[in-house]
Amino acid sequence: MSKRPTIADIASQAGVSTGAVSYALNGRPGVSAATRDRILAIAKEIGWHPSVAARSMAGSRVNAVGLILARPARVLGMEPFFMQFISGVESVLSANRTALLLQLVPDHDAADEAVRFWWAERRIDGVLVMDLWADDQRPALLAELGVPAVIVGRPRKGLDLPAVWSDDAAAIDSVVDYLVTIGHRRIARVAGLPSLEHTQIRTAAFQAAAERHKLDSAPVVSTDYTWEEGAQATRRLLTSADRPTAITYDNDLMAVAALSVAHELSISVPDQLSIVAGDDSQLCLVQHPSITALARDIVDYGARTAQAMLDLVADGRTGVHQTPTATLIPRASTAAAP
Amino acid sequence: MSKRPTIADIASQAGVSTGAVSYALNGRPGVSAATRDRILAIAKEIGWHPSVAARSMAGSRVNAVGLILARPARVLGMEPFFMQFISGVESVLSANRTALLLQLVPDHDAADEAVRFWWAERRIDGVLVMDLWADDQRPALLAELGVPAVIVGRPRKGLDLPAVWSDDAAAIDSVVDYLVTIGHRRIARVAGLPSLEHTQIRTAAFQAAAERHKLDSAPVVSTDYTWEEGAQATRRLLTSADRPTAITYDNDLMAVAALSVAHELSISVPDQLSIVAGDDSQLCLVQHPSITALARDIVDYGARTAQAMLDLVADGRTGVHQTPTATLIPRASTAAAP
DNA sequence: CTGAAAGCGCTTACAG
DNA sequence: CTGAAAGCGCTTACAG
Repeated sequence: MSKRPTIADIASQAGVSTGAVSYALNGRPGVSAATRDRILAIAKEIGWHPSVAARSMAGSRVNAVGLILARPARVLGMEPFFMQFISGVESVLSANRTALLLQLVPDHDAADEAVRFWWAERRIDGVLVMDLWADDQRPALLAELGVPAVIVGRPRKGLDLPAVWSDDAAAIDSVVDYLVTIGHRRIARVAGLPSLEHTQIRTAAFQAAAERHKLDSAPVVSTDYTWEEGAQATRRLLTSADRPTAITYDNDLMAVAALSVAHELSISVPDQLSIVAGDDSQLCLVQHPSITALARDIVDYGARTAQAMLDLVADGRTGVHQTPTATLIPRASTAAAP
Repeated sequence: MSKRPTIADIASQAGVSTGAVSYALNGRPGVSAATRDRILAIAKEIGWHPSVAARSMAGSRVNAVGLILARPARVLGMEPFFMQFISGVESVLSANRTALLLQLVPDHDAADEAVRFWWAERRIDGVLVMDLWADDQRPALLAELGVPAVIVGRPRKGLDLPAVWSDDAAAIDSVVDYLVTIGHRRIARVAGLPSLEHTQIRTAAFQAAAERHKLDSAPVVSTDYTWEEGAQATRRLLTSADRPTAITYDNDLMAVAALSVAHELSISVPDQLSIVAGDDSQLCLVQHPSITALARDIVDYGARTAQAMLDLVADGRTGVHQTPTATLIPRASTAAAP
């Protein structure tokens, strides 16, 4: 509870003005090298840390970045993606002494309101925007408010926001190509939330690939990512007239649920049905059969996103960063078509 | 990008001093009801939001709470617990216009350093401390620094920190009682990280229950919560001379891995082996057989923790809050002993 | 290269 | 019940 050291303390010890201390501490011109070294030594010795509040008030950055997630808790909890992504974000932010403000909100309106508040209260230097949906208002809102933002997803036309993305369409192509190569002609897709932009990108890619390969059937069913809807979609597909011989899923929990449904219907995996998960996690490995999945380095994805954010707020650098495309890891849940 | 309104703007519009505005806005005595209403109306009309930085500098709270998680990303990602807990925390914090700072760190030293920085920079009003380990230095460090903190776990002796906890020992008792009731005499426990306090509490409870029921065997194996170690522990137990007829796990991922191992060893679940998961999530439902698990309302647990934090920083209220004990949900993975 | 001073937007004793 | 003023800890033109 002892009083925190301030630049005034450093200034008096060093026998200079607080202005000089500020220049020295921030590595700006205006002090001699000798003075700078002396100031830095004193700052370190007395354990000085900048007050974010004071810096913020003086108009400088607050060294904090916001991340708002608009998904229900039970879905977030079951998607290892988010924690891994956050972990990657954190690794870069904390190395740069920048805090992460996290907010989980129930819907889009709450997400917008959260950004407005954070910005109005000057809590953040910028926000990371993920899970974009079609006609998402957020990029426009952020531009209007003047909030620096990094888009996690496909770059927006007309807005000069930096974006970090991964080629989902190419990943989907690789899955369809693989299944076709081992003889499948009836392939289904169990998609995530249809309102999300990346769901739409994947569905479009899936349909284009089906067209290209002239598949016999290529139905798409939408879900909310929960195992219930994944299981229900699978049940519907497997009891339909034109039963698919392979199904791809937009996450791994639904692929696991599919294993259960196949078991329940006495359909053998992979002999009679091949299953592919759209995300890879330990879950896919623990099943029997283990599940073929699209894998990518999500921690790295988060780290790149955080770096793009820092580049943006530190020196206004924008740009589009493409991260490696997910690669297919074949496991025991896929085999030649029956 | 237009200039944000300040209390000076409100003051000039209302024809009063900024001091009066401050009193009115904070609901403190010093202004007449009429003036207060006028001020509040103007504030609302011009879209005023307090500057957290200014409030912080003036010595008031910053309306932010920190949460530091010291587990590897791949473990965090596979534990639905954390996101659900965070979601509960968030629901209470955001209703009180309080931000959550989240930091994921690799180890205990990094966790300590993170608290020091946050506090030194005046970024937070307090921290939530979870995953306490035996001889955890954090409560002492926090007391020394004077950081308000809420312990998620067993209350600490000698330190007057509020704690929110759940009776893990009673939950373990209920599991052992249940298994004994259906005839099991050789019950094993696959525990999480042995350094964590709640692991130790559970192990002690397990051993006491084994003693009480005079079990034939009650081995305990420690793991790091990953499916690899869970599978390895299971393999070791199932190939030992005194093979258990029931195994309880400290999370659900390991219980799922156990299903795989049993399958690999041609041991039928639940006929020859009963399996109980220490956490409940959708994962337990999606398996076949579905997994018997200890369930509790984790979102509520997070919410209560956040409330305890607000009570502490708002009016210094401390105290111990016990949350409901986890209850056993019997499913298809447990049956009478062979 | 350095010093003195204003200003960021609040809160809070202290007078009136 | 209200006003005037100091202070929180920085940054940044502006003089010297």
